[in-house]
Amino acid sequence: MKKSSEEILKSSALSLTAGRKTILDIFLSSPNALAHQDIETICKEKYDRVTIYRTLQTFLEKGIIHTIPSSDNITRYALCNDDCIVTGHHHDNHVHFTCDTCGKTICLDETEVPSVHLPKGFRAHQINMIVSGVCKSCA
Amino acid sequence: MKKSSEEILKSSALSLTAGRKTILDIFLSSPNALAHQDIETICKEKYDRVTIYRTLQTFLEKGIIHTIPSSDNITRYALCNDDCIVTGHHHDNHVHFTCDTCGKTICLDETEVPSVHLPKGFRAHQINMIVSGVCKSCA
DNA sequence: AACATTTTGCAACAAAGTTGCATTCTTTCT
DNA sequence: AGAAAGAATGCAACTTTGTTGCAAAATGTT
Ligand SMILES: [Mn+2]
Ligand SMILES: [Mn+2]
Ligand SMILES: [Zn+2]
Ligand SMILES: [Zn+2]
Repeated sequence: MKKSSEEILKSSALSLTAGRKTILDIFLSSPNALAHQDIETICKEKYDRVTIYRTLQTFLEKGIIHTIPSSDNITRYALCNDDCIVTGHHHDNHVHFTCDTCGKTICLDETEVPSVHLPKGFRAHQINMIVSGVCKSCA
Repeated sequence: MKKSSEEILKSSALSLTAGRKTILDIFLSSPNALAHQDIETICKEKYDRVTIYRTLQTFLEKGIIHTIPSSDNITRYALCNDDCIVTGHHHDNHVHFTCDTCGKTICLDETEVPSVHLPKGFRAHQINMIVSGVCKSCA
């Protein structure tokens, strides 16, 4: 069963404010990752740009959302799984997909990042894999 | 044998200007990937910010450099291999590494990106893998 | 309800990136 | 070598993105 925004905020020890709830609900109902700009477009009438920046930052720190690396200089965010930050740092271990056709970026929650053998001397701490191509909807 | 900046510019059908040569030489002599800001710091006295932006854009289009995805909103660039753009689009198929200690990002040219099995309906066109951890020099 | 603590909005600012245009530099052609 | 055409550069102005300080408002706790 999916947690509600109130439940998530409460379990992260965050005070329940209208802005946080709104932004979190946007994530909960979005099938794809969102950039700051996307959120601003949806609720710039109701909340200040600065509040959105700060809310995203807070969610990141609490392990509610994670960032997705990209080549285009746009940070995109998506919800973490429940147990994401239990150990103190993020461990979203799934592949991300960016569709060249519709432009959307999504978490492939079921697709684990494959391991890789690094040259001698390198120690991996986190591995990100971003696949681009054509998504299911655009196929 | 490594190509000189003049040779690279010539084989990309770009006119040989002092700015392009300087910036390309910076890449040729750098062991790690460079952000716009890094280049600006090195040669802001000699070349305008705008020129640096345009030069990087040109190099990208010609397949001389490629971008490296990141989570921090900073586009980093590194030299492509010789045969990178022969087919019309980039195919840098190597892993990238970002060191949490020294902050440098490098191409692991010898380390191929492992393949991954995507959910039904998704078609991969390009795969990026970015590993973070501790690099050889910082181990 | 009153208090202490957080969060928010606003304003001002800083940094990053883009665009148009006049000038300068490259390359080509004679 | 010199002229002409085309391309690259610098500058100014602007837009977009992100940050900071502070006063006002909202929240949670007693
Ligand atoms: Mn994800
Ligand atoms: Mn590379
Ligand atoms: Zn798509
Ligand atoms: Zn290092």
